[in-house]
Amino acid sequence: MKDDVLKIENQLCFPLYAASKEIIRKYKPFLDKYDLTYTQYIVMLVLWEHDSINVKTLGEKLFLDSGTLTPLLKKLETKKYINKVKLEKDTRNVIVSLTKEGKDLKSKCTNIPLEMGKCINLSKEEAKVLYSLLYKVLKEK
Amino acid sequence: MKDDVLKIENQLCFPLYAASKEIIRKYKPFLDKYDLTYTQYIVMLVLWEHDSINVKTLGEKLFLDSGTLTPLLKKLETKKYINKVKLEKDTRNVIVSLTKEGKDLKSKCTNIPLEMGKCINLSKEEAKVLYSLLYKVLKEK
DNA sequence: TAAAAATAAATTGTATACAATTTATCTAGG
DNA sequence: CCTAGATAAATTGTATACAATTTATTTTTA
Repeated sequence: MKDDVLKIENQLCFPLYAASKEIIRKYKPFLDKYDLTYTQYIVMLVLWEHDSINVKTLGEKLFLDSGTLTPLLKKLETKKYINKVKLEKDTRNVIVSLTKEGKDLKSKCTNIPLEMGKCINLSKEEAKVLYSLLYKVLKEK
Repeated sequence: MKDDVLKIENQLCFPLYAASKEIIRKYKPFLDKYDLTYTQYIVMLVLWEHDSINVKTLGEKLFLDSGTLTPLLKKLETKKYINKVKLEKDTRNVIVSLTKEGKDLKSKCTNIPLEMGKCINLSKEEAKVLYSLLYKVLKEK
C-alpha cells in the first residue's frame, strides 16, 4: 500500500526543484542583456539594497557559501559591477560594494520583476500564498 | 515608489530557489547511506516506477538534458545501480534499466519521504497547497 | 601575554546544470 | 534508392553549489 510513497509525483521536493530551475531559466533572456547569470543577479539585488556588505553576510542572505561566492564575486569584479576591499579593522572581512556601473544597472533592471511576473502562470493571490509557504519552509532552520 | 520591486524579499523566485536548495541539502544524510546525490536519487525514483526508459523520456520527466544525464548515468552505472543498452530498433536511443542492486535499493529508500516530511515545517494541508501551486508553475509550459 | 580557539575567505574536489555543438543514426521525399 | 532533414546522445564550455580543508587574522583564555 505504501508502495507509492516513492513515486516522483508524490514528492514535494521535486516540483520545488524543477520549478526553481524552470523559472531561473526564464530569467536568462532578461539577464543576458546585462551579462548576468541568475546567481549574479541576486547578488546585485542585495547590493542594490545595501550598497556595501561583507561576504559572510551576503552569503547568509542568499544561502550561499564562500565556495560559491568567491569565484562569482571575481566575475562581477571583472564585469566592473563591484569592488572588493578588505575591512581595515578586521582584514578577515572582505567588503563588497557597487561601482558606478553597478549602481547604474539598477534602474535598467526595474522592469525584470514585472516581465518575470508575466511569465509565471499564477494569480497575485496564488503568488502570495506560494511566497509565504516557501518562506515558512525557509524559516524553520 | 516602485523602487522596492528589486528588493530581494519581494522576489518570488528567490525563496523558490533557496527553499529548493535547502530541502535538497536535507536529503544528503539519508542519501549518503546509499552513495546517491539528490539528482541521482530522482533518476532512481523514475526507474523504480518504469524499470526501463530511454534517456530522452527520462530527461523530459526530470527537466534535465543529456548534458546533465549522460555523466550522471555513467556514475549510476559505475555504482552498479543501472545498465545502459542501445535500442536495437533505433540505436540512437539509449535504454536505461535497473540492475538487481538498483531494484533492491527501492525498499531501503521507502523511509526517506517520511523522514524528509518530518524535516519540512509544513502541515499536510500546507504541503498540498504548495505542491499544487508548484505544479501550476510547471504546467504552464 | 602567548597559545588556543574562533572566525572569514579562499581553495580544493566533486557533482550538477544547461546552452551550443557534434556525432551517429534514422526517416522521408524526390 | 539516396540524400536532406530530423532526432537522440554525447561532448564541450561555462557557471554554479557545497562539503571539507587551508590560510590569514582576530579574539579568548589560561
